[in-house]
Amino acid sequence: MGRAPCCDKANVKKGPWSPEEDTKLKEYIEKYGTGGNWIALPQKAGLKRCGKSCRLRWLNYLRPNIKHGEFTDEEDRIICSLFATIGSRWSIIAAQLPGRTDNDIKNYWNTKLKKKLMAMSATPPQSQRKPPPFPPASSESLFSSLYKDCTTSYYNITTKPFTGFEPISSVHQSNLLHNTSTLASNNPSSFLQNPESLMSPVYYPCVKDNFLIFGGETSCSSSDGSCIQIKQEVDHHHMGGTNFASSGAYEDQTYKFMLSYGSSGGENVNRWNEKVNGYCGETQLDYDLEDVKQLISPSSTFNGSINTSNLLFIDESKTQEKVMYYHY
DNA sequence: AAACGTCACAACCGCTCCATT
DNA sequence: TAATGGAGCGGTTGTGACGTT
Repeated sequence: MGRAPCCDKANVKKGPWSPEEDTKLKEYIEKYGTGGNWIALPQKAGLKRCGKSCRLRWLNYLRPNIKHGEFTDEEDRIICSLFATIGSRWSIIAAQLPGRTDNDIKNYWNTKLKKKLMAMSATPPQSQRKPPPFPPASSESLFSSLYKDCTTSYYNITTKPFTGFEPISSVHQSNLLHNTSTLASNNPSSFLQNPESLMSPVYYPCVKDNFLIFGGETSCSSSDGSCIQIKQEVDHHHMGGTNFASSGAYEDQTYKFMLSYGSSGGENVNRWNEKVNGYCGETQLDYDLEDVKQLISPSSTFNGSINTSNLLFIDESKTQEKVMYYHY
């Protein structure tokens, strides 16, 4: 059974808002508030608009303290850092930039910032550019640099409940030297400023049934399906029995990545599967995010050197926001 | 000056999440 | 426990402004 439409599409106005409509909406909300019900609001306010449209108009344009105009360098930096960290979670990124809306940031990223970053560096020679993605940048892209950049022999993985972010400035950097997992979960952007602070306990991925399992079974409650399992199917023909993580030779490896998340009843809610080197080709790879990560990484180069920056991963669950961060 | 292309931004669409019943 | 519906989110599209030929 399909969902009922949120409004009568035939009787709602679409397209740009007129000044009169803006005034009506603004005055109504300032007088009565939204009442927590956007669907009913347009009728009460005398607007022939969909409730969702009203909400968007208010949040992105009419709301007080909305900042329009040029983004500052500092804002650029924050956006880039967070994008490389959490991907296109525009609402979360917007939460770090007072006065900016997610839509604003999204547009700014797509139209300007991405190009600006790309322009900062020439495209490297193909042979040096990047290893096969791990996992595919096109899906849950954050994980990809885990593989790309990982040339040391271990990962550190912890999971913590994700409760939200604090303003960057509110976290004293010295605190990052302690209790890093808590801080990272509260404020992933903060530890970007101090990546060295995350050098602490090491958890080795366990190898089981030809899969590297990050996080391990002990940290993952399979019964509630709330965990992420990142599995690397090890191709022993290509790996030659060497430690996967310690190998810097990507080109000849054949691997398959599987993300299983929220599995319930044998069916994954979210998942990506990837094979490379012509084995599968299910996923069209997109390297844009990888390029961006390279560009904004303070230690990065395009010449194949080891990148020791830290990465933070947030799982796709919004019911149990978790932060998984890896450093190596 | 007109035609065409590109860019930036506002708005829409469709999906997921989650509270309520 | 399942169904329902509103809120919120991210991706995409539409359109006007601007630049180039």
